[in-house]
Amino acid sequence: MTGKKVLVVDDDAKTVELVKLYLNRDGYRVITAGDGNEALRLARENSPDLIVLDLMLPGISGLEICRILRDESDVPIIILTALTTDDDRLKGLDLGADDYVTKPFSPRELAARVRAVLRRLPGERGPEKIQHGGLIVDFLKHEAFLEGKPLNLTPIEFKLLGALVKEPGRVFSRAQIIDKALGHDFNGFDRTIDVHILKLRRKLEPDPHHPRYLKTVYGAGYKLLENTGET
Amino acid sequence: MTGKKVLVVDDDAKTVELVKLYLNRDGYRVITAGDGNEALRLARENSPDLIVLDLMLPGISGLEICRILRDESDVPIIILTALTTDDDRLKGLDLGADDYVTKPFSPRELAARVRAVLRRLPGERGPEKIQHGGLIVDFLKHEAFLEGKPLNLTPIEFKLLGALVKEPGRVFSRAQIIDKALGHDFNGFDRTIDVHILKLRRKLEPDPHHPRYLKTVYGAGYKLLENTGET
DNA sequence: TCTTTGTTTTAACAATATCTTAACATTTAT
DNA sequence: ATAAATGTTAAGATATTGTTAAAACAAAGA
Repeated sequence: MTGKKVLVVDDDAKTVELVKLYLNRDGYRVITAGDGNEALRLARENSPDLIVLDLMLPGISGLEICRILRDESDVPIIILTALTTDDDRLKGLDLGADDYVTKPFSPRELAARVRAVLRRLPGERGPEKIQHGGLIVDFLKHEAFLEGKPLNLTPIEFKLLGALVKEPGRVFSRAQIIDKALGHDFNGFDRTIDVHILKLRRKLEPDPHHPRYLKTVYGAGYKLLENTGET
Repeated sequence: MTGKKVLVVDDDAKTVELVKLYLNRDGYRVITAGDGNEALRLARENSPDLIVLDLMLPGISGLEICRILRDESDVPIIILTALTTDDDRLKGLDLGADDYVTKPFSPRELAARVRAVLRRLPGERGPEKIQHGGLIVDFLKHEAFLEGKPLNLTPIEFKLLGALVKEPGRVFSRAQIIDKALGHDFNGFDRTIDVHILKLRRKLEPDPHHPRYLKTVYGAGYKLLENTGET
């Protein structure tokens, strides 16, 4: 399931269930929290892709949570609030919320906003093309070349090579590779990386058994050689 | 400071401050106006690189200002509006606005749109006609041709092809296609794009099962091939 | 207004492509 | 030599995309 993870925070169980129902229907994975502390804990443990946050919470206030979360990550936040004065709205947006919905709300509308925010945010940054020796990785075109010849990479192979080529010479542990290339929501086995490396080598090494680009560092991980020249 | 100059026009001081805060954070120099006359004056005196313009203004209306500014220069304009009927939105874009954001809005999103508009700035207003290999897309006449033969495209198909042909070779995710071709108020499913792609292929590919123009990039999205040549 | 017509969206299923895992083989360091 | 780490293989599990048809929607004309 490709579904993004959404954390829904509200002290009213009925509201939570309703929202969950609609978001599930849209293919999102939903985790829920009923108070501020739980919300913070779940946010930290699960690194959701988006948070729907009620402002009126027992314990820590929603605004406070919003502020804390904003400090810790860039996760998009949609505020749920019964308060309707401009003041409160702006306070929320000022704290970095991405949208807000006032109670009483239509779950359909909330679902639409969730979709909209998730669609918009994955934004820019990072170079769009890297050349390293005879290797070219073009992120915009989603193509990679070696000595002018196109490499036919699968999504993961592409991401993996992309991560390595951003810091040639640096050794990446399997865990780091998973982090940089596959994202936090990957939950698989370390050694899966080995297989992807193997496949990559087959595609870009002249002699896969004696890698010239993609070196193994025994006990540490893998690296892309910085000096692209000969042995 | 290399920062581009942005003029923000809104009668609500809080909104102005909020926007200013976010734009400053992005390294832009921000000047502000609270009504239409001031906006026109500042625009003429400071020739900003971009204008964020609220439609609801005391004095001259935002639409009127948009029209006047458009007559006087090519400065990009992003419209801020609480109006949500299609009519008003289209009126704005008709007058030459480059993008619009509906209130209530997320300052983060606005900032992102400012970046987006300024990024494609040197590329001005976009050509009114693009030829790419045997493909011609005429935005003025709203017509497209392949090898001289007219393609009978529906509105969405036309927009979709138009978005792709502006950057041949570049891969667009479904979300990006939605943003570029359908507008950010589209509230539909990602996979709707697949169907439009399918229909497009049927109209412009000699053999839709082996696309020569409209390629799928597994796990990433779709692209228009840059080299339009033979097999 | 009510049809009619064409378009867009969605849901379901089929066809592919890719990923993960587990098992076993090989290499490396000590 | 042996234990630990990495290489390799291949099959089952997952994910992604292609395709179809019907429902929802919108535009245009009677």
